[in-house]
Amino acid sequence: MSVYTSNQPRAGLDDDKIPPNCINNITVDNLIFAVENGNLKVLLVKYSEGLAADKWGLIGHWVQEDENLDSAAVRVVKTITGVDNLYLDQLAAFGNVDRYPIRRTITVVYYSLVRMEETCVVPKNDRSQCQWFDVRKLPELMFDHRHIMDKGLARLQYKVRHEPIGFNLLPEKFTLLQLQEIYEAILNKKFDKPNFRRKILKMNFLIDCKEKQTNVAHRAASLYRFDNHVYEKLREFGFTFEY
Amino acid sequence: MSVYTSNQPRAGLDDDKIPPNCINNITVDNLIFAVENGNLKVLLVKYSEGLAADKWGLIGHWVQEDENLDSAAVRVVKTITGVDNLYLDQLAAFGNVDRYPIRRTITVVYYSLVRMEETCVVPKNDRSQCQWFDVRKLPELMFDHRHIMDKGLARLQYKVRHEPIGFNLLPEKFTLLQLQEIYEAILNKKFDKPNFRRKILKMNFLIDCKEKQTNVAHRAASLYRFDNHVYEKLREFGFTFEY
DNA sequence: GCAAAAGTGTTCCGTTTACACCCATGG
DNA sequence: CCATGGGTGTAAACGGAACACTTTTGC
Repeated sequence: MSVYTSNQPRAGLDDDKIPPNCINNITVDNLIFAVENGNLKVLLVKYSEGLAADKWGLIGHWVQEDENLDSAAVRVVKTITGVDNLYLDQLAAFGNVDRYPIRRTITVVYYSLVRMEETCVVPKNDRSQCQWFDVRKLPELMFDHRHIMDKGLARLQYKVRHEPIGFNLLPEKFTLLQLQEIYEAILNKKFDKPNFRRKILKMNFLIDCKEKQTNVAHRAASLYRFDNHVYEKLREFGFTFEY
Repeated sequence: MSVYTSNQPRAGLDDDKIPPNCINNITVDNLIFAVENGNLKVLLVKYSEGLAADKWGLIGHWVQEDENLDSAAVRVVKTITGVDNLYLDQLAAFGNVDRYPIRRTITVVYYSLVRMEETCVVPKNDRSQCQWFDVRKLPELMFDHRHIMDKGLARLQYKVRHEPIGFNLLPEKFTLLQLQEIYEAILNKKFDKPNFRRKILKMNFLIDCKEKQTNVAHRAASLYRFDNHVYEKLREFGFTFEY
């Protein structure tokens, strides 16, 4: 009997649970990040049976014979969160001989950024559950997932300082303070508001929507959106973005 | 008949050439960099038979059942160059469905820095040869190796600006101008000598050997060596090195 | 008016850049 | 004495950090 269903990537983690169309020694795992109330969160899964029962871990699955690694990562994230159009980047491959107890398994790890309000995490069932965790208050993780998490956090902190990826965590239109809170959540430090404004605006990645917030108990802030055109232009020629 | 011998990683590239103790769908490939006369070089291999006959490619091999990914990369580099104590870091995994013609193969790519004068590249034989190429004048590469090379160069350029890794390409004792030439070779741009000196020295990664060059037709330069102790200290607490 | 956040202005200070200039050595 | 690279000094420009201050909105 297999506990695998289309809704539960790597549901049981045991050797006989690998779906027949999958490569039996390659998985993808995902660090799925979101920000909620100024805190950086990561989505973890726990299985009630199998190898790592009752430990939390990254959301992953076996790679199918006919899909690219990136596609596998997108598939897994979409299956669990419902999010389709997401920011996704490869972290690294992890493949130490003893990282996975049953058999030699290499995992290619991706990290992705999702807007929490767009996610629709698949509900708990009797075999697995998913839950958002504050990245500074993580439970014990299965296998080498703690090591992977540390590498992933470091990479995310690097990325956000060198490419304008923060907007992937926000609604399409956002205020500068919201963006600042994203940076503060990821980098785990505070910034000076006036200086943050100037620095971000000088980079020219933001377009003023010419709209204001409404129904706020203070002066309404301008709404901005990310200028993908300018970003692609700069990508093409290589650029230096540094927060 | 297999053309594999211990001296020739992935000698033939054909399906029946995979050694029995290796995982048949995972390889490591290596971007082996060195600097010669102020030019950044990369070591490539060409096979006279098999799938990619007469095209140049990265130096790789199948991963053995009983070795970590890192160990496999070290093994391959040592086999080809004789270099043991090298700088080695993972670039990424590449695993598109169609990247390798015969069968689905995922490659985990590493990049390493070697001092060219310490290398002893295995000699040409009738089935393969290795050669150093200037990274700005590369031949056509097999499979997806051009794509991998571009990613690897970008990573190396990032790395050298954020961690003091340049000394891995130099003898133990070196002059500041030699170090500057490493930076110029990797980043493909010129720096102002006085400013480079000050910037590097201020970072405190270098120890003055209190020795001078000899037999040079100009004022003898001071020799420096890399201070691994200071580097590890800073690693521990997280640091910002930026060239 | 008050609280809260938006948004502007300004000062200070360290860093970067550009370049002038002197020093040591071999031929 | 000249060519070559080693090495120091410095002035101007730039950019980040800190913080005072004004503006707008809902209650």
